[in-house]
Amino acid sequence: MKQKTLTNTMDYQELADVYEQLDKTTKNLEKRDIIADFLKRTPKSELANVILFLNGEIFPSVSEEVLGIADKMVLKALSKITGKNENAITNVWKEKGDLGLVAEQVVKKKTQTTLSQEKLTISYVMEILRAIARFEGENSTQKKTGSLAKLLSSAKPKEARYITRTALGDLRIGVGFGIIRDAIVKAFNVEKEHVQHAYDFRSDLSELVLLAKESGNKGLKNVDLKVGKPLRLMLYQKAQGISNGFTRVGAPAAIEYKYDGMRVQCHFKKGEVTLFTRRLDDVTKQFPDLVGALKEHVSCKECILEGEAVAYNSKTKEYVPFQILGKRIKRKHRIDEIAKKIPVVLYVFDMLYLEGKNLLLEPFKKRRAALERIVRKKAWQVELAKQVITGNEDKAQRFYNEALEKHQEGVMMKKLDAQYQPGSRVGFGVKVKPILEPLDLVITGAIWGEGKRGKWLSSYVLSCKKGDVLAEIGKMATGLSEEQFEEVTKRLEPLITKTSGKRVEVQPKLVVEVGYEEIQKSPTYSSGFALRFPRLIRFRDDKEEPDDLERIKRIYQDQKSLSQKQA
DNA sequence: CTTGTCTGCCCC
DNA sequence: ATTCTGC
DNA sequence: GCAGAATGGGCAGACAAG
Repeated sequence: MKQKTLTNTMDYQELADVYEQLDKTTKNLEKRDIIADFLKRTPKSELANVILFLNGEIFPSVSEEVLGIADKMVLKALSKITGKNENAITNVWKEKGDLGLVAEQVVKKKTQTTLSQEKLTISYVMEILRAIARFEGENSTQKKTGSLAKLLSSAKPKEARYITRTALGDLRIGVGFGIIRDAIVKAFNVEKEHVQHAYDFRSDLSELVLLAKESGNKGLKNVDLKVGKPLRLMLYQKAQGISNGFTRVGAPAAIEYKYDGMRVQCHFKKGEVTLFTRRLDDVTKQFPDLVGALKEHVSCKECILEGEAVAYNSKTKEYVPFQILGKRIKRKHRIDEIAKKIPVVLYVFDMLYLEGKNLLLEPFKKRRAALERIVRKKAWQVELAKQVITGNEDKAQRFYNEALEKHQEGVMMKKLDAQYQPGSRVGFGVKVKPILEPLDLVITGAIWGEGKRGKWLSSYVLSCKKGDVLAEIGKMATGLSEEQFEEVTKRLEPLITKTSGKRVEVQPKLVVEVGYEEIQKSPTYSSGFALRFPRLIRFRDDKEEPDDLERIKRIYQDQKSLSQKQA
């Protein structure tokens, strides 16, 4: 008689079996039941590890630690196990479309020759992966790949599949927070809204699951918004034009500029300011100028507000492209220097908490009013997002055009009486952006896909004409249906002229119409330009030649001076 | 020392 | 970020 | 309508390679 629930350890094999069951079904309710069942029989001591693993994590997302392993390091590790070079492994990868499956095969072949197998426990696998994350300095790559190789060698084939996918941060089992939440609800007999509520304010699954098990609804309800701890951001959907926007959020609505910068959640407490990104990373150190400006121009003891940080040129007082702001986001050295060189202005647009009062359930217009009360506007430092309130389509359209003329991305349209809904894309607000004139480009290369696109060439290298030759301008991998991926793969395969790893070069025959948000200067592509957010609009089988670089240069210049738009 | 490669629940 | 897909 | 998967450009940092 086994006493699994009485022991404090659990075999990784059990988790691997669960992963496989989840992999096999596409039905969300079945996935929920599989996970709920597993959580119920997981001992308390393993629960935190199990819930992280189910979410494909090694560390809670609130942690600053990262694993530091991706496909190239996994290739190195698999190369160590097999003694084959990385090119040979890459060829298998290309066929299978999943490094987890490659690892599984590698281990399967190996176990035929080695007999003794010690069982891996969940906590042991977690311990090793975390140790791998902590290697640093000289030879750390060797140490990381060595440890990973050793771990995979001691795993069974199926375990190797999922350890590898976990290391790559891509479980591909169709499980995200939504299903895990519903499984917690079922396993520990708690209310869905309470689990969601606790997650919105902490985003730490391992803390959450223990709370659900130990303290139930009461414990979950007690988790509250706390200044200094980031909460999940409200997300916005896309609308197709102003008129569609009104039907989605109602009229009248608040309409605001959509600035091209970085979203920032700002916490004030006892004179201290903390800044968080959209993914809830702490970027306070990176923006000392913003911290200073906020301390000076926001008058409150405690509050949480939200805004968009936009970079500008201090001499010309013109906004600069997002790329330039990007230089500041991950900066760790010489921060003051870059802060002077690339100043930012914060356009604040929401207030979530003020002087002990949670404002999330207040209607948006009241939150905006609170913001207007406590933020003292200071030009080019802290300003309120430009806003009009109207139900008039012409007026809204004029405001939208004005935003575009000032080189912003478009507008946000917000429901006046909507609450702040953390973490979900409910339709309380929508974004409206213009459709730019598309480009006709020719496919000159492609890359074999991963996962559900494993059988197809699923990313396409695009080129334009540059005089008599072709010049690359980027890649495109979205906008196609599965049927279209199949078709393009069939059409490109006979055109392949060269293969290297997962990449192929093809004769330039297939012309496609490509949509995008912006043309950027590129340090990567031979044309000197790249597209921001490229996607397929349609095939241009009527055309044999792509657009010329001159046209792209012209659009780039137009973008800088007058923003071109089509309704 | 310089240059190239890889990584990131990165930012968009 | 965008887009497609299954529920 | 939602959640999940698969993919885009480009940035700094960390380390490897030369």
